[in-house]
Amino acid sequence: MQALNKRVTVVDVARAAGVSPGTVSNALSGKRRVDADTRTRIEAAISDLGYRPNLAARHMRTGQTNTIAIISTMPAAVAAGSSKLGFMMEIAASAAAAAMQRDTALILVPPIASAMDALRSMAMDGALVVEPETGDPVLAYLEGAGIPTVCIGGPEGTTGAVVELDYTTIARLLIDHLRDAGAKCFPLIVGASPRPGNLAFKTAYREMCARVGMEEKLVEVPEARAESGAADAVTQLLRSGYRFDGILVPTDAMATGVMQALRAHNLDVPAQVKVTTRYDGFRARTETPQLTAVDLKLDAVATLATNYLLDVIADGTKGGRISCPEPSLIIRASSRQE
Amino acid sequence: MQALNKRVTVVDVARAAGVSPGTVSNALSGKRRVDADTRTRIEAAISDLGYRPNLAARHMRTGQTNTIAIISTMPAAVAAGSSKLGFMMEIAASAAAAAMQRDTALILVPPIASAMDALRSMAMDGALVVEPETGDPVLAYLEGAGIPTVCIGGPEGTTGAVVELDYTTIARLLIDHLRDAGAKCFPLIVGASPRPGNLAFKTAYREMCARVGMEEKLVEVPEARAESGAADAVTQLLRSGYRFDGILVPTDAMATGVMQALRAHNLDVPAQVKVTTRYDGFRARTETPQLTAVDLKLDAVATLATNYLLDVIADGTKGGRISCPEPSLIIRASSRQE
DNA sequence: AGTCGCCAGTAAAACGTTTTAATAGCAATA
DNA sequence: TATTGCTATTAAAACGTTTTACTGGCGACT
Repeated sequence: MQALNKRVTVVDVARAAGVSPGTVSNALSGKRRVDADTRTRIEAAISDLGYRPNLAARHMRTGQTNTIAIISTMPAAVAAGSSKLGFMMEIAASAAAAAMQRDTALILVPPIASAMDALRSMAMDGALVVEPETGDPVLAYLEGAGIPTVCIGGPEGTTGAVVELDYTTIARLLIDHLRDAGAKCFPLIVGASPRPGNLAFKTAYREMCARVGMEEKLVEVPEARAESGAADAVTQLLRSGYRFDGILVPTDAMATGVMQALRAHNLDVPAQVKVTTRYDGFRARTETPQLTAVDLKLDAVATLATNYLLDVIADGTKGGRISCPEPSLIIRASSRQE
Repeated sequence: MQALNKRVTVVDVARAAGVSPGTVSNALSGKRRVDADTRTRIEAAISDLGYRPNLAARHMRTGQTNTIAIISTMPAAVAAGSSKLGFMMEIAASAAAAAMQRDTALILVPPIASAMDALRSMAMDGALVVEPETGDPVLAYLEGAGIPTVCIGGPEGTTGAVVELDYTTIARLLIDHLRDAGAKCFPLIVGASPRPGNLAFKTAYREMCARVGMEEKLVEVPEARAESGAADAVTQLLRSGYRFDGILVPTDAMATGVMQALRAHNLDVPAQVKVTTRYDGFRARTETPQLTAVDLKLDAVATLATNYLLDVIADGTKGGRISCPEPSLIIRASSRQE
């Protein structure tokens, strides 16, 4: 053990092992063959002196930081509130594990105002971007900085790498289930922004209405006031004389609002109205009765996306769209048939 | 804009602005005064050339990476399963936001086997460690590497910086509530490991039993099989002839097991048995009926811990223990009085 | 007038690695 | 013997910042 005085560097190790710094580097990285005998001498010196490589120096020399970031974009998050955070964190947990398997650290960039500024001061080899909208400033920055990116559930237009979230299948699952559960007439309450998830729900809903001859009742709610907006929407619908026996409300924050309104009007869920939402987070589980939702297989999605990103970084390839594991329904009390 | 050919460096900027690299550096960092006129010239050159600082080089020179890690230690996590991950992620989300406010990135080190190895290859200025046990190898590594550390809910013995989780108050809250709800006789089902949370519950429970003259029924369950172990424990208790009208089961995975067992024995919650657990995560909310739990104010704890860590890093102080915001009860159906 | 102190700026060193080009040693081939 | 080819190693050149020590220049004070 060396005195705590000064940092032990690769040249100290080299001197102790009677070789040159370059050889120590090669022994460490395995990039070049080094004689077995020399290697043992070097290893001895390393543990002897308690040498720890200076990561910053290595990063600077190689240009690789062994770090990726997961970023949830601002506008969407402000819109969907804390449940968006839950969604991101669920992905982040699996992504961090997957990254670590490949010796890469995952840094967390939560959706707060200072995120854009902070981004500039953190080093990363690549980024996972969670459900960005088209023309997202974060995406623009990453592109400009030449940082490889994989979007999770990205927008249609993107040329870059994307792991799809199968929005259409998700919408169909919930729609078909509502009808299977006996709902004959139900509105779609959906976010007003042109996020891909919203669009897919609208399309699938319209398509179904046309096919089975159901009255089309599509209410758009601005994401900024998801909860109260959705509650108001339900009240409006009732007041207008429209009668329904189900509600399709993908955004979970809006589902909370819907449930509040239904309670206020003494409508029983699921006896009188069946309710389904998309993301199976805190809100869906905490509601009474608990809400039918979709298992998005986020752990698998996250692992897929992470490995994809690391491949893109390693290969320097541009990458295209790859598809996610099949989502599946989680049927809960809110849509159970009597 | 410069050709994509070569990286734009500080010397390019300096040349374009007609100054020396040192001055550019000073203009950027604000560490030294630079003439207003010169500064504007530099800024023009920067945006003109599209200069982006090389963070790795900066890190190497300054020895600061502007990065901290949040680490959930292995053994505890394997023990408590995925709910431990939820606990950590809840903290991580707030910690990331707090760190970002101070221009620091948070990297996520989830509790998987490769974490210890991976740690060595990631650069960080400090670390938050979530509920480590005494003698945790991660703690030892950090200490050895001279990385400043703040433990969240750390073990008793530690000399380092700790943000307390108020285990005793948490235990008392749940115990008092059970009695207030009318429970006259209830066991404590608790993890066998000597984690501080477990110890506090045992002490508080014993103390209460002695004080009010309640029969002491304390069952320890190995964390490795939390769910099934707790279920078995309940069955054992019933078989032994012991009768109870409540169960105190801090670990949420064990609470799940308890609920399964109670259902299997046709015991109604809360009519016949009132149940309370500690962490208000997915499990507590998804259970039917939903479980009374404690609001640990994890967002506040995380923010506190993060700022504390950043202070320790900046000041070079050692730091001591600081206390957390007061936890509060979340009363749910599992312990409601008829 | 001389000295002092401050200001804005500079040149060069330093941070600790990895990588490049060169080299010595040695065996195999011509 | 001379040439070739291969291996393990080395010396030195990067990588792009920040920091240190130094320098002119200028105004203010004695």
